[in-house]
Amino acid sequence: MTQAGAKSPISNPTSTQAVTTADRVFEQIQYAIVEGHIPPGSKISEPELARQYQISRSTLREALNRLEKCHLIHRKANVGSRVVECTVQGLLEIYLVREALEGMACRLAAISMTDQEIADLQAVLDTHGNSQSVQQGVAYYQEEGDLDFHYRVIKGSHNQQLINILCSELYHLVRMYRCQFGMNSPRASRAFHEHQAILSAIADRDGELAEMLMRRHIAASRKNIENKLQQEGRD
Amino acid sequence: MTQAGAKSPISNPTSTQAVTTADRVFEQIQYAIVEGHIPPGSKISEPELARQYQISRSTLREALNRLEKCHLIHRKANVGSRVVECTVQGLLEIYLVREALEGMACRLAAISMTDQEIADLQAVLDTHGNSQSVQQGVAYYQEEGDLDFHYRVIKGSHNQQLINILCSELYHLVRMYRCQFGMNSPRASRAFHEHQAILSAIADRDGELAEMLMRRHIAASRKNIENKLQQEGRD
DNA sequence: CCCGTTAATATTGTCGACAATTATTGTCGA
DNA sequence: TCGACAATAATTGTCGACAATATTAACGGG
Repeated sequence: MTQAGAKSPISNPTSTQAVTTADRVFEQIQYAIVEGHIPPGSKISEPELARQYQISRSTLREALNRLEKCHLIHRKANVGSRVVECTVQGLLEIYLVREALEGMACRLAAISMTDQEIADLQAVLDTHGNSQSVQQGVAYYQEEGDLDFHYRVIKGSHNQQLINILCSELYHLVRMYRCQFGMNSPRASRAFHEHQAILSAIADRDGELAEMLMRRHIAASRKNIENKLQQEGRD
Repeated sequence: MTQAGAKSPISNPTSTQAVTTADRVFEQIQYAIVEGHIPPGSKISEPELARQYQISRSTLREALNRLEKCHLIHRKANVGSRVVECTVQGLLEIYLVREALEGMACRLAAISMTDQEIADLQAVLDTHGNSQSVQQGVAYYQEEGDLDFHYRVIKGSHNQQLINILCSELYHLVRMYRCQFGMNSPRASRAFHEHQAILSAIADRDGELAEMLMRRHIAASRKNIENKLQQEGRD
């Protein structure tokens, strides 16, 4: 289930009910950064943002702390906050971290996922496969489907540290890069088949194979991006 | 220079000079949690701690935010903060994360470390080897040496995301577990030889081997702890 | 005697103001 | 004209107080 909710087609996905106003503002700014409305590398003016969101600076700073936990901004003492830059190198660094962590998550998922979880994930994959062959707007759905697949495998590891790092601390940074570099799922169908192979390995309870396949899957994405961006750099 | 200062011989290696008072208090509380002076699972009273450290609640909350970034406390909205629990499962989870991340770091280190960095690390290993054969108090030095070795390899990856996650966000949690479970380097000499083998692979620029050796090295520690703690549980 | 409801208490979230530090601008001299 | 220094302005860090929420205690009914 995507979190976007019914409120607005595009606007911020205030899904996880934000109980406090700092939470709400955090989600709004997070969305603005990910979508690029606050451009990468730009300085964050606390008074200005506080006025913009009609909150106190204390509350804003609480929100900034959470943005920092997501690696979306950097803070320096007595200097201020800046939105992170989106560099090619930074993107590749994240993919390497994902390769390591999601590979491990996949290995653990092969051990820890329940039969029910596996069946549910297979159903999700089937749905994506059908909608992919039917729909034209493959890119968006595939993107969502990709995130959904990875998300479920990570959760399937039942390792709280892994889940926290990947789903809470790195997730939005990955989304930011996807938005900034306009990655519209260049290798949709191949990725789909790779997902299927990974899930099969998990269903076979073959942790080693599952890890290897997930690592190759992510490494392939990385290399694909690497080539694409280097090629663009040559233009 | 550590601000905790002469109080304790082992004092915290948080040498980055804290420029703001929130930083200073953060380091002090962090040290207190790691050493167990604030016991795991205990609730954190903001007014009490603020009075204890003679600072305002706002400043304390800033410090708490950084403690949360280190995964040393958990916060719940409108409820408060608690020091994390130290469970066997939690410890094993961290080791699995380390296995994945430090394995990748090691692979990258084999590519990115400069000859000078490798030579320096070799010198460190030699020092540890000598002091180990000379000294009786092997445990402490080996522990420090272990942390130092891993720290340098991680830095050698030259991957900022990896470095940040391992050296800033997980480092103190690892230290906390070591203190809480009293892990006094049970396999010192074996670990030393494993370190040497890892460094050799790095020096040979063999990333694949280096990753595999590092993963085995950490997995061996994990299994060692696993056995030990299960054995204790049987007493 | 136990349990649900309600009042009292304590804790957390939010606010605006002041202090300390940094960035900017204007001025002077070479 | 350029660079260094000083005064100004702006921004960040810190503080204490108030509002909103959760926890605890008291109370009454069953």
